[in-house]
Amino acid sequence: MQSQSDIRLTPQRQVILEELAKVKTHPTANEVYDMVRKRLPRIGLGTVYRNLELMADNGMILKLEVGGSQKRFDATTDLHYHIRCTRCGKVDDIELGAMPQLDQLAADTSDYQVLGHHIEFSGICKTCADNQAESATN
Amino acid sequence: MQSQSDIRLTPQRQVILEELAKVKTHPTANEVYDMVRKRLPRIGLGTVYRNLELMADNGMILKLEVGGSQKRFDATTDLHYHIRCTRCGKVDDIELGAMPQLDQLAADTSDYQVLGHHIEFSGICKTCADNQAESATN
DNA sequence: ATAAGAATAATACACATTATCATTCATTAA
DNA sequence: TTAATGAATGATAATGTGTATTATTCTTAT
Ligand SMILES: [Mn+2]
Ligand SMILES: [Mn+2]
Ligand SMILES: [Zn+2]
Ligand SMILES: [Zn+2]
Repeated sequence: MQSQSDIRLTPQRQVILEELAKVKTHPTANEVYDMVRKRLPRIGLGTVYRNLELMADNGMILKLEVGGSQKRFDATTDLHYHIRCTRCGKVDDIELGAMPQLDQLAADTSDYQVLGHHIEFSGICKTCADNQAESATN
Repeated sequence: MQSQSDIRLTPQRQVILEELAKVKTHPTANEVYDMVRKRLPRIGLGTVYRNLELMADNGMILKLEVGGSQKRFDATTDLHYHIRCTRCGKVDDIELGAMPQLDQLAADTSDYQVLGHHIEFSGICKTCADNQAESATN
């Protein structure tokens, strides 16, 4: 028996999922495309977009709408938070305990039906900070 | 005496700032353009984009990179949080006390130089919820 | 094997944002 | 006051991310 939201695991979808699960970098759709193309050279970019969107709708992966101009994807679906480097755009996980109770607080103080939340920190990553220090001493 | 980051308050910039301060709706650049055009019909869309970006860089306003395809702007620069309706895209403030101490926690658990954070809740706004209830009873 | 439906790949399209550049405006120094 | 300089603007072109379209290919059920 299959629930209505189960999707067929086509070869394309399988590879997209596997490649996404391999990395911790929160790649963009284009980056996933590049990763997947090494295994499926004939896959279309539209297929990658379409299926990332579909899997996100099904809760199989996370679509991160963080700062910057591109959406990013995450195979880890547990509630967790992110930090984005304002220099290079890199996104990393932040090992902070999740605070699901925030949703209730938000519901209490608004007339929205609250569905969830996300915390995005911003900062300078180690690499960019080091690069800056280096060029300052030149 | 002017600090280096002070910018000249051209008529265009003044009107953009005033119109943005008038609303609580977190308008997109295009929406700001429409508001401003009523007072300055000859202003260019590029000028609006350029100056919203500039003012955000100077800390005079906030650029909200929330979910959805367009960036939004906010004349209120105090640390506060937002909720976005996943149906209609509307963005409202959430009256939750700010938690600046989160930045320190994030700094402790990462090698980033943490600059700040933002919390974005998602949910269904009153209007969209009512519309849904209405069409369900048809 | 055949038919029906789902998914794919190629391509065209939409649209938000940025870049370019000639013109206009503001500021400064003769 | 005027001339020179640099900054800002407005018009327009260009870029890039993401979506829509559609003919073809693949699955599944009969
Ligand atoms: Mn993550
Ligand atoms: Mn706000
Ligand atoms: Zn970085
Ligand atoms: Zn709504």
